[in-house]
Amino acid sequence: MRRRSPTLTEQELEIMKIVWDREQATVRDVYEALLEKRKIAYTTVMTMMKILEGKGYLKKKQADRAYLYRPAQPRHKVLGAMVREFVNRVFNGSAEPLLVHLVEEHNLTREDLEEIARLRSQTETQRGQK
Amino acid sequence: MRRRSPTLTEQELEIMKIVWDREQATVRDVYEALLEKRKIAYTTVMTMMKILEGKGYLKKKQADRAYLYRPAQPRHKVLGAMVREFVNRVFNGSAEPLLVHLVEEHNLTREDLEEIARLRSQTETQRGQK
DNA sequence: CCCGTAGTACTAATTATTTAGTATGCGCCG
DNA sequence: CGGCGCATACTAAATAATTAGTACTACGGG
Repeated sequence: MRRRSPTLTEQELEIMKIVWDREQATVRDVYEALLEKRKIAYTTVMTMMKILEGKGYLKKKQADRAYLYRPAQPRHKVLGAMVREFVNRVFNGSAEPLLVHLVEEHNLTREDLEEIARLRSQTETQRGQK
Repeated sequence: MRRRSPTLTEQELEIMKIVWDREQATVRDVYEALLEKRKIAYTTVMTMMKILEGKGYLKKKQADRAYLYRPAQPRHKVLGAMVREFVNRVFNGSAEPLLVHLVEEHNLTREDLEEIARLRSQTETQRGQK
């Protein structure tokens, strides 16, 4: 038996990105945004958004004629969970190897890293180590 | 139509990890390694390894009775591709947000970052910027 | 020499994911 | 006030991913 994805699947994520960007959206809003990238049916978007509601990623309320959907969870939290799942699945839970890949293959400069290191220091100072 | 995964799927990756670790492995080797984690049939492993061969991740040669499989691509290269695909899919191609998540949610210390920054500096010096 | 064991090839079934069609209802415009 | 446009609910089909069964072959031991 195949396991259900513990995080957002590819198409689910595409839709969530749109809703997060707009704070709220109808099926039609999302449908039109997706149409700019590729061919898709209105009812397909509806089905996916209903699934996302069922999974607890979206919540809806009746507004005027159509449902108005909003994120049920903040982007940062959800993407954080996706990062964690990825680190677990691909790197057996350790973040350092991923970091090395990022440095080597993506255009991360030494300045980027120092910037992040500074941010990290501040956080530690504010909250007292971790 | 659903797109075929451009990288390794979850179970494919599990098998590749085992083969990478051992440099080479028979179906039985992988089967027994997987058995320690979960119930799985021998033929399931065989099917998956044949798929991996078809996708160009494994190559086999006849050895004694059974095929001996070896990685056709180095671990580092394949995981790098997975990181890239993840960054594209989840963070629209920019690595910095992922880095921020790593710092915030995983136990990366300022020292880890400085270490990586040093490594990066050396690479730049050796190869002359990128 | 026959059998059991181990291996492979071939086939197939299950589940998740993704996509979309059909039926149905409601409000509004002409 | 009747049809049209837009929305939803329900249904279903296609593809990918995962799992495993069955048939067949070769080899080595008794």
